[in-house]
Amino acid sequence: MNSPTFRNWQSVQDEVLRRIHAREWPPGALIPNEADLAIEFGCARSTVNRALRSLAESGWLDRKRKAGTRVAAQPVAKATLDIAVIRHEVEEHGATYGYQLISRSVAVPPAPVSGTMKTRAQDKLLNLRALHLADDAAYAVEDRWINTSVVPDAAAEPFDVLSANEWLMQHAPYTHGDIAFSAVQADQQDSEVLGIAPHSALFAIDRVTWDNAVSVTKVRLLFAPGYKLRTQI
Amino acid sequence: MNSPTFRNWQSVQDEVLRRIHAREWPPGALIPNEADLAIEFGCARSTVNRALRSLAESGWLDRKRKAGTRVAAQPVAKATLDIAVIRHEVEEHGATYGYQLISRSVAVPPAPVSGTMKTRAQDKLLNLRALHLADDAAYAVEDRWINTSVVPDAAAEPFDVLSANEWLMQHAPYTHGDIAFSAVQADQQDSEVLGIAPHSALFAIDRVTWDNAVSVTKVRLLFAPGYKLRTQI
DNA sequence: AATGTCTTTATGTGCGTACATAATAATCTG
DNA sequence: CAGATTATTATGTACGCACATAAAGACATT
Repeated sequence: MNSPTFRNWQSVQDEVLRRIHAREWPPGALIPNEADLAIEFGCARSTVNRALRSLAESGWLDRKRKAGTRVAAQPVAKATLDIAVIRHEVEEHGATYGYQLISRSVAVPPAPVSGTMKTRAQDKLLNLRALHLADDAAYAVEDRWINTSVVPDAAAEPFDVLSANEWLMQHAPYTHGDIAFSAVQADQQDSEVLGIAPHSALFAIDRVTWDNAVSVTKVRLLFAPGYKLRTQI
Repeated sequence: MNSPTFRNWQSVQDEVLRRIHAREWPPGALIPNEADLAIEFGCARSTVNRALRSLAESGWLDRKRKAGTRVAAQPVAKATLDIAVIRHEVEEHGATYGYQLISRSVAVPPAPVSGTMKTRAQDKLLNLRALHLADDAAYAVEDRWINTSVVPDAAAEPFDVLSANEWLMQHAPYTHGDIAFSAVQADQQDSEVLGIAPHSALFAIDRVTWDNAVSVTKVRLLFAPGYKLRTQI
């Protein structure tokens, strides 16, 4: 019985994963170091490194210099969510996407909004309310605030056919964002817009995007009942 | 003005990100190839490759062989969620974790459960209902089904002090899992257990874990109102 | 014009070496 | 013996080269 050689990092990764799943290397166990594994697998250390680094990124391994590599005891499931443009999400389900602007105004936002966006309390922002449709059925209602001092061009945009979602992607640079998911009860207005029973449970996504230290936009999306956000570990 | 040299992949990554954010390379634009960037940055192509690969993984760039690398037009936000053990989640908020087993039985699961778990309709599974507490307040209610034919040891476990969550981590190998997030209305039983108003909107996490082709466990977690799942882009 | 083949090109990856770095273990020092 | 100092060690990364591979584009063929 001769051990096969593992010529690429993917096969090394597969073999390491197999050993973890088979409990040859149980949770918490220290695994051999890169150099030894390279000899065993018949490949270069850099190839082993690539495989182990990838496994560490997806949460299966914990690595520390000098201390070595061990199998994660509590594999903190790192689920990667793809927060796509809503239109793409709808079209991927094979449905026809529709968009309706409900209201557009320039106003001083409520305190919680200016608070999270870190704008001055008296600053006016552009507020949009819109409805996203899938096959003419309400899919999600959007409530958005745009910081026009950061994105001055937005003030001239009607947003009546192109959703702010997509316009901002193209025109507003951002460096990072915060996302929060929660469940909320539909209020009177939301249930009317979505055409659902009052007090229904709605899935909410709150997102704030930033250009370095200044906020670009804040959006709350409320999805019609039945919506599920899926992912894999 | 001489251009500085970028000696490590992180600084190359930072510089590329800077150009993307500054719109020197606008969304959709084709950026120079690795070899040219390596010359410009004064480093090896492999260093540029490492930086660009990393940016592609986090969604800022789209790469295709021969076609080249371009700035993602719709940066599909890849949010990485850390689905931790609930106890850790609670303790990280500085609260004291508590656990209560509500019920434990062996029963034939309802059809939707055996359906998603791909077990035979007549197969009995181990069912657990439990409550997770933070500082003596209800935090989440758990409804779990365990495939005892895959994890026979579970049949002998009382699960009265140690949550199935943590026991399974240590004893049940798994290869992958599916997760879904949604919003649901609390039913009579849930609202009693959580001590909340009936029909409240609850954040739900449904998770099925698999050992290759067979399901290990399916769990639904309903979180008390106010729960938010946060992440960053 | 439609189809199939070949060339070109940019990314993807492997290898071996070298050195950097963090963290532990061993040692020295007051 | 406590605390500071110095090895040791495993991971982290840079480099330069080589070749693999996917896919666009050019070209030839029908």
